[in-house]
Amino acid sequence: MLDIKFVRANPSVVREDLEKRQDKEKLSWLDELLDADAQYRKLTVESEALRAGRNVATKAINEAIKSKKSPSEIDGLKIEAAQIPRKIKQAEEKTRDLEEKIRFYLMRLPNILHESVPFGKDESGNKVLRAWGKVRKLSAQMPPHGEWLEKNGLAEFSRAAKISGAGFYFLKGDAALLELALQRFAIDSLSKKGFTPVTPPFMMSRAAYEGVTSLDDFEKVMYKIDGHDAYLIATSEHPLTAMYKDEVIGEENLPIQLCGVSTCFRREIGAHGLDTKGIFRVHQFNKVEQIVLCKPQDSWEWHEKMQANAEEFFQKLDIPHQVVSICTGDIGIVAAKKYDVEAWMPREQKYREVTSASNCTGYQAARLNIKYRIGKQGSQDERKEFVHTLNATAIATSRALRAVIENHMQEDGTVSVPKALLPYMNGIESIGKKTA
RNA sequence: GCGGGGGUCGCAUAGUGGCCAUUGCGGCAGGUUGCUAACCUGCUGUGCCUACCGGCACGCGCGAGUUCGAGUCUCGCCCCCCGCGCCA
Repeated sequence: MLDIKFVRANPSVVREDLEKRQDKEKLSWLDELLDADAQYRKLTVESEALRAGRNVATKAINEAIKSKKSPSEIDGLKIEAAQIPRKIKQAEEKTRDLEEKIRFYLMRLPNILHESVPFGKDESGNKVLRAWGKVRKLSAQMPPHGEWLEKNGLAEFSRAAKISGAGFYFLKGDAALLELALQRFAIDSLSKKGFTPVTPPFMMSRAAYEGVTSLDDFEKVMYKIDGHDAYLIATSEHPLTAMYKDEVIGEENLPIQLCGVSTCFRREIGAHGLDTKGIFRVHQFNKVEQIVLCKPQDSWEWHEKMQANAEEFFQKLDIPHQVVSICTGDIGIVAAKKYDVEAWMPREQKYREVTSASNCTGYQAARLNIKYRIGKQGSQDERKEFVHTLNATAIATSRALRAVIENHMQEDGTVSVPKALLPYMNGIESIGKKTA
């Protein structure tokens, strides 16, 4: 969410941003928010005055008791004082309503976009920035990746459906190894760049989850555990960012660079088109994620670095890809700027999203109340400000695996293992059976 | 899951209905002293009002209740520690 202090001080910045997004409903919210905030502060002053009055009355009673005033005099004071709590309660109810209203708007107003975010009303407005590698043409004999996996005994889809429903899969043999190799490759590369590998809890409480995602996601994306205040994580970004909730981080401890490794669970897996069978759109996959918490002045540089890391992985896997900057209409409410890497999928003759890198600036930090300390602790110039949070996919195994299979399929029907993964493959250089 | 103990301002501690949340350590600022240091004083949770000096409110794991008044009493919940049970 936006920092209410920021909204108060810069209403025109927020307004211009909403205009850029062409979001009329939220534009009207802004005025209501500012209005509610002004009322809230006015009422707070009033109810604090009431409390101050109560404290005075209470003190008078105490002194009367101590100085042994007559019981009737004390009772008189008590009867008088007894009027005050009711008034306080009334004022509190009103301020609570306003607080809820303010929170409602703040939780739904989007982050302020970076000026470089391209304008557009949906994903068709995303801007291609660059492309890498030579794309391959569709050869007549290339099977859909799901079929290929199944034929080669490397995956099971119907048995997965039998026990778990649609959108699940068993990976077997060399495919299972390849999946783990992709993860180890990403983890090792990131470790060398200063990211600490972390395996997080796969479930989070509602309160913590509200800090990192938009409210719509609770209805659409996340699995709720029945009977418990727990949601299965949709990405390790969520626990790894939320883990610093309500903390003040010393300036000297920034940046925090984490490499999240987890399974990800998603209810909505989108429209199915070509090659429905397979591992591209699934309810569960594994992902290695880059997370950074840093000072605001450093976040744009980090955003580029993390994006460069993502591109580097796909270069090392020798998978042609393009980079797009997500436009105003497609970016969602949390990120200030977002890049996707889209890998070439030969079967579809299309680029498809495989990674996503977002600078969330102070938006998650404000919700989670994650600050950092500027100036020495206890000194006069000590200040606290919200950190900036960033997340970027390194490897999402399901999608990367499909990209590897399709881009490295040989004439003989086998898939050659990219060189970068060989150290993790027990000497296996190609997977799948040769077609006769 | 059951039983017992606990959660107080960065850390450590005191506080069983009114004493404006105690003390120590650490940190910051200033001062004093012949100085790789000691000592003294002040400051060291959050929000709001104010041009400023400053003031007020909130804050003792979270929430509700009793009361004129709650760190302190009552109820619900969360987390940590010890023991038992169960278990990969």
